[in-house]
Amino acid sequence: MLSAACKDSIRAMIYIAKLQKEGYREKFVSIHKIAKDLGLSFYFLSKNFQKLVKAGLLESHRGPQGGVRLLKRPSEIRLIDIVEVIDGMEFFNNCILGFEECSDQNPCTIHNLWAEKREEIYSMFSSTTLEDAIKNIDKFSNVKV
Amino acid sequence: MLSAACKDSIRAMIYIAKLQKEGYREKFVSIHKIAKDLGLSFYFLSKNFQKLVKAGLLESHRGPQGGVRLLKRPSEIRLIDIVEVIDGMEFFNNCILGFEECSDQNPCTIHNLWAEKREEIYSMFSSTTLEDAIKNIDKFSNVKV
DNA sequence: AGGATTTAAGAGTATTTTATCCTAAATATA
DNA sequence: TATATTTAGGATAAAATACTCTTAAATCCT
Ligand code: FES
Ligand code: FES
Repeated sequence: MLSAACKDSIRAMIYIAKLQKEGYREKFVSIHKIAKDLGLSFYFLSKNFQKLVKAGLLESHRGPQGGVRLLKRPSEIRLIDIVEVIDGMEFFNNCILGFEECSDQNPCTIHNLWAEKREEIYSMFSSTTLEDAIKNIDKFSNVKV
Repeated sequence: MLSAACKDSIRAMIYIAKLQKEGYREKFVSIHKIAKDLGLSFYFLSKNFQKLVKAGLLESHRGPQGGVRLLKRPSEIRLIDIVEVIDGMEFFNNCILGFEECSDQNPCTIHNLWAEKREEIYSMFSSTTLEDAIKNIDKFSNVKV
């Protein structure tokens, strides 16, 4: 469902938010460090981050002490924002059976069932923020980041 | 979420079920006809069907008047059965953030949220049969197959 | 100013998925 | 039995995705 690029990006964003307690306008975190700490490819991650920077979710800074930092508070960045930038909204707009159009007016044989579930997934991603994810780290003792 | 191969296969299975009103042990339907009627690639579809035949969801027959037909009643073939054969169960077993393990004992930061939604998607696919899909064709006037 | 650090950008490579093609095998029917 | 029809399976090609590398630009620090 999520591309590898999107999975990496979400993990990284959560990690940045976790480092920046209050969440933004703090020290820049180097992409190299993030990739190393999370076991991700530096090359792949820095490439994907370029989109998040362009989209205004991250601010980047070059040179020593450079890196990236959030442009909003963790409570203001939703998972769906990241998904939209990296993967786009195709998943939430397209027919699950591959038809060109997907709407109540032009449904496929399982549209009525799928559209409902899909809406719930959308709700989940749009109601969950980086702050919510961080809270789970404390809430559950054994969460992996 | 579903691969192109899986989307094609589900549509095709629903179409076969629709042709075979009572559902199985009827005339074979040629793959060529199915592909033509649904606007799918004959080559791609026949390749994917090989898996469904091996898995026992379809029976195939070569030669004139040959083709494929269902091995069970449409009410006995669930969408999840097709998904499992074509795409596998990775979607329902793997962590949405890409971690190796996914379980309540070893959760990622959004496992608690995602596992619930994923379970509902699984329920949808495992409680919907080819017969249910066909019924929607009659139930809603404008359904595309 | 000069060197070190760090992201940006784009080109390049690898892998996976999707799609096509070709030949063989099975089989109905004329 | 000969022929046309139809799937099986292996091989190949094309496209999409994932990943890497190289060079450039910005910026800090001495
Ligand atoms: S038309 Fe198929 S899911 Fe909406
Ligand atoms: S561990 Fe990530 S979804 Fe289960």
